[in-house]
Amino acid sequence: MDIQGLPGRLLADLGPAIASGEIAEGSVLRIEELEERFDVSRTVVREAVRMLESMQLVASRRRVGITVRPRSDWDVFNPTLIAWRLAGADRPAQLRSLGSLRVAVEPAAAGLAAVHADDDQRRALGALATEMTMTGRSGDLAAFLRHDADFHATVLQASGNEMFAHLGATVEAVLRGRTEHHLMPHHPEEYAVRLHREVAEAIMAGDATTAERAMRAIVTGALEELDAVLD
Amino acid sequence: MDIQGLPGRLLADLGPAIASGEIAEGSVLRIEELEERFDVSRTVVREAVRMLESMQLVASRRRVGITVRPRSDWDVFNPTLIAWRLAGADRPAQLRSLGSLRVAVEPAAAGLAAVHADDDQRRALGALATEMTMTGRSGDLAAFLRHDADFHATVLQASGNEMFAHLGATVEAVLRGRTEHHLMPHHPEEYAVRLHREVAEAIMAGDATTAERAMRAIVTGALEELDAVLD
DNA sequence: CGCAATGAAATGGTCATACGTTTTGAACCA
DNA sequence: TGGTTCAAAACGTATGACCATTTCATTGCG
Repeated sequence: MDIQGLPGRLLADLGPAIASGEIAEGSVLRIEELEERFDVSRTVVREAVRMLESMQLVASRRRVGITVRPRSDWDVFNPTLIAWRLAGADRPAQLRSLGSLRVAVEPAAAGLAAVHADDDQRRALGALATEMTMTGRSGDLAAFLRHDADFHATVLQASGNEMFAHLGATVEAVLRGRTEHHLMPHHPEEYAVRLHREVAEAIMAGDATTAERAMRAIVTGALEELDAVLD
Repeated sequence: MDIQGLPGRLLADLGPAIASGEIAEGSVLRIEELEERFDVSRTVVREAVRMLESMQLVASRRRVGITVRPRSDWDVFNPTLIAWRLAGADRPAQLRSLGSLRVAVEPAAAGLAAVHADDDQRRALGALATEMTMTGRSGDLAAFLRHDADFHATVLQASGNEMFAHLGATVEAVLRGRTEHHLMPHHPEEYAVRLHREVAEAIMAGDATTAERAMRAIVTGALEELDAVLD
């Protein structure tokens, strides 16, 4: 996922620093300064800056330098930026934002999936729900996470909407973060697992309303747990 | 919004060509070829390619060249890419995707706005609803569009979720496209205007449920109209 | 004293060229 | 036949020069 080469190194250093606020809005960087600081050529610095620019993190102006743009300008849907924020000081805020987004999108996606999913996808969802039941009971969090992420990604994919589908990776990042930071009960809630099963069965049956409602219960539940933990 | 300078020119040429499929998935470009074709230096080509790369439109590999990635890899939330697709052959598909996204997001945003909007925002929504009523009756489509876009942007902003807020610009692009391409009745539906008023009043009153329901009616209605027109 | 015109300095933008590095594939040899 | 070596192709990086724009200080005039 990460960009290769020297510009990638710059990016991996500057991006998180900006995303976390360590380099504040309005700060000014100069190409020459970055050349020296990272001991790379102008070419490399410029390419890295271009990438930051295309995420709307910075703007480059002659005779001024490279200025960090206000957060409100940032391209908050950029997956790379989301990853940086999830890894840094902004993690709580980012998780909340994504939580709300999930509440909005995933129920709709589940409803659409009930209509548009193909046979493979319906089968996969059924199988994943079963796996989740088993790994949930056994307490194998790593495996549970894998199946959970796959489940949601499959639903989003099956919605037939490319934009929803693309949120699969992001949702996975959220779920992984939740597990890695021990924000989950040690044994996933029986209740949540049952809801996943319900979503799967509704989608398999082509029942959009039920799929949507069950999925809404899942994601609102997740958001509530998140809010509870973040205090 | 557009990137400045020569790399911007390349981008404005290559990006839409890729987005429209004119340059197909799997196509291979070479830096040298682009240098000659656009009569610019390697530096410029590389910076433009970096930007395309950060949208996941292309991948650069040694000894191979710059290959156009499959559409499923594209960063479909990137505002620049969305603009390109709206302007090109992909317009119908992009409008449908965005329509579904609106159906998912805007009702949720309206519900949140009823809780989180500040006084200025509530006032602004009331005023905008009034404006829409008037310009809707008078048939001044340009003014109506402006107020409509502002209305939705304000709701998204007032939701307090930065990710929702960022969809304001995208929604505006959708609405503008709808007007410019004459996909709208000459006099905006009395019904739709009344729903906007209802959203505004619910948000002003702090009634999340009603705000959400009315907004859902607006966006599902818009999606149905869109589907009807796109056939 | 105030303000406009001017000019110089700072900084990003672009170019041309050279060379390093990785990857691919073909030639070659055991 | 199969593995190894080698060379060509393309991107990756570095350098140094110069251009273009913007800002700010200075100057000069009213």
